[in-house]
Amino acid sequence: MPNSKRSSKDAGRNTTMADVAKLAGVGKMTVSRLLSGSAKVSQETADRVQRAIRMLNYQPNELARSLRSVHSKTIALILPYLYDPFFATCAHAVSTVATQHGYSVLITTSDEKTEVEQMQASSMLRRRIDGMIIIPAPHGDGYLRGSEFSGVHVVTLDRPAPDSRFDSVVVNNRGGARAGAMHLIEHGHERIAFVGLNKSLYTMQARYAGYRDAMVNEGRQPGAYVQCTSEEETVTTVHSLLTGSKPPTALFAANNLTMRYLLHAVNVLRLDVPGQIALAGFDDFDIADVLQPSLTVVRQPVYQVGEMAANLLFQRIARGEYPSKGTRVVLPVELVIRRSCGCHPHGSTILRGKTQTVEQQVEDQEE
Amino acid sequence: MPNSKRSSKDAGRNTTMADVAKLAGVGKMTVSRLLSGSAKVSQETADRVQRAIRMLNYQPNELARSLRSVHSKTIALILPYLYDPFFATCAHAVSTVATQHGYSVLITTSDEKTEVEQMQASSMLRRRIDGMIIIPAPHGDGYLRGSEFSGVHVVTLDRPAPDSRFDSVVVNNRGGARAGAMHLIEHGHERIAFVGLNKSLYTMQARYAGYRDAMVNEGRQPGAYVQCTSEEETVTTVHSLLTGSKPPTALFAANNLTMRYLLHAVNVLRLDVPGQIALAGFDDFDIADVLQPSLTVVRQPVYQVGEMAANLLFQRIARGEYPSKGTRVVLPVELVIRRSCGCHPHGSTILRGKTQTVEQQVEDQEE
DNA sequence: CTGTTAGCGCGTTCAT
DNA sequence: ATGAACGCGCTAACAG
Repeated sequence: MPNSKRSSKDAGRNTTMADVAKLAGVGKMTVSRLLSGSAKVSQETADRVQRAIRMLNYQPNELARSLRSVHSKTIALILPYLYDPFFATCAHAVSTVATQHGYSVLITTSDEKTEVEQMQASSMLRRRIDGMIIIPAPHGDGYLRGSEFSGVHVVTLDRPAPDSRFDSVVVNNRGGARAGAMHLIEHGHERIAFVGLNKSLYTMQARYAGYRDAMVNEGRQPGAYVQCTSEEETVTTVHSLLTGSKPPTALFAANNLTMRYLLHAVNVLRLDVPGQIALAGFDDFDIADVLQPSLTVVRQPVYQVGEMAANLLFQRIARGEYPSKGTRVVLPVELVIRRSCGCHPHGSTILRGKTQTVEQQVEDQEE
Repeated sequence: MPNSKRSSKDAGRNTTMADVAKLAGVGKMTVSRLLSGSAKVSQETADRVQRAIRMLNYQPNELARSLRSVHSKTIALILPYLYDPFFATCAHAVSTVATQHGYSVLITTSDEKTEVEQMQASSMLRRRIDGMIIIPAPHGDGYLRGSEFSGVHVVTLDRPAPDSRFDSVVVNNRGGARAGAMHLIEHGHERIAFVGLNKSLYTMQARYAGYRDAMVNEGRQPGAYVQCTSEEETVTTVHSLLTGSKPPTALFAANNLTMRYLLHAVNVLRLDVPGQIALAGFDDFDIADVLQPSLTVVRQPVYQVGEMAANLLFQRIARGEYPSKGTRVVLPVELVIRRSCGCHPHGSTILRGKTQTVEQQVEDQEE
């Protein structure tokens, strides 16, 4: 009983290059050459082959092609979450650039867990991807130093590469946070609290460092790192902060999630912004400008981060070399001044930074 | 000059199953069987093979595996944008379920363009994916009826399948919009405007239909479909709406993007919500509850939509059948009552619907 | 329990 | 300009 599972009149088996060749009365190689354009084919036979291809609705099998050739025309993308708008936008950029290069993207999420990330990376390797873009989970990304990864191109995103031979694209976290904190200081605030997520994240550390820079430079006493991991916790934390001995008069949120927690807390505690407490944060988001008051934030070039990472990866793939020193690109951020800091702009004022490209150092962590 | 491009001491060539077999002194099949567990291998030889695998750091080539076997263990996911939080969350769900099933996900974006979607789908087919999940762009998804797609499992998401043989997962758009509009009517509003994006989107049409249901049922005159495609345009549109002859006293936003446009307009025009104008919309989002006033919305089970679609796909793949009638799952939505409609709840009140599973009809568009 | 043979669909190599 | 053989790495089918 042949083809018992196939309901239609479909051949049951996919049509192959041999089928096309037979119908056109030529050898497989003529078909192959015509498709890849690797050699000349006479006009006449070309036409015959083209007709055969259309008649049989032939589709080349990319799997077989990949197995035979060196490139699989596929890259991997591993990121913590897809529902985070920052990561999702990076993913969109990567996907777009990949399509432009004729590449497919295998995507997967790590949930910020190193073990998951490592397993996913290995899985991708077994699929013979030509390169991978990773937003590495904190700690233990040392697995990338393993010899399995010596034959694959790797670019990291948002966070630096664990091995100096890889490229990475980050934003100027420290400078941006410094500028944000500076702006609050210029409004006359003496005590500013820095509120962040999980301290082990690279971006949190870098931004806290920038905040400290500003405070120290201006002769203020930097506050401790205030960690908030949920809406409820943040309400309590902010409350005790404000009823403590030296209450802050301004808060700096390390990213958009903490900003949301702060907004919730500020609502629950019925605090006037910026009257009772001023607000600024890192990472712009869609409705930051329609909130009352509109939010002053440090804006990252989100799409460009993903785009740049993808471009770096395809450059490497094209060159086919595995240099021992990678490139670290630091993208500039903008301070978008709106009203939550105490300013009264009509729209918003934007202050820009500039791009820096530095050769990857063994360890140039901003700590 | 061998391996001129490889800088390290890496073998240059990937180690293959034959290498392992040779080192362990067995045939390739023994290695294959051990890895797939398809047949018993004696403890002794198993150990020898395991050691050889570790020594050589052998990684099976999934590409070759896919070429030989029927399944590629890969599915495709095609969606309009990745930076839309709704789509991104669906993608996250799909990716998660796929991982649970040992599958990889090839992802790509269509930019809501049929031609792009079609090209991407064909590209995926050439990569011999086992199934695909699509959020189809409006119009012309008829290409899925082509015979190339008769040998692949397809599930659509957020929008119904163009061919009744495919499965699809949508939410109760019409019922949700009806409930949202009804709630505004219960607040005593006589004239309510419906504001949406591109009218050709399935969800926009279904939600507009629900809005009409409510208006007609309650003896109100339904307004025309108000289309808004940018912040600026929305300001103008809302302004002329409110200065017209019969100005609405409430607005219903068809999705989170239009809601953002409306919020912007309401800010620019300095309108009090819900005093001068009441607001409600379709699709909940992260900070809808920390806005002032908090937003009354119809909430979709976003993650579940993606999860359900992926589960349907894997069910199909597991059964290996191509039934002529697909299943349409309609997921329930919730009305989340907050303050922008005129209510004064302390937190928020939630009204739930229930899931419906119906056999796919040839045409049961909700129009 | 284990090995051998024969492809999966394609492209490289060498021949014509 | 075109074709025949071989092999990429793996597994299904059949031995033993």
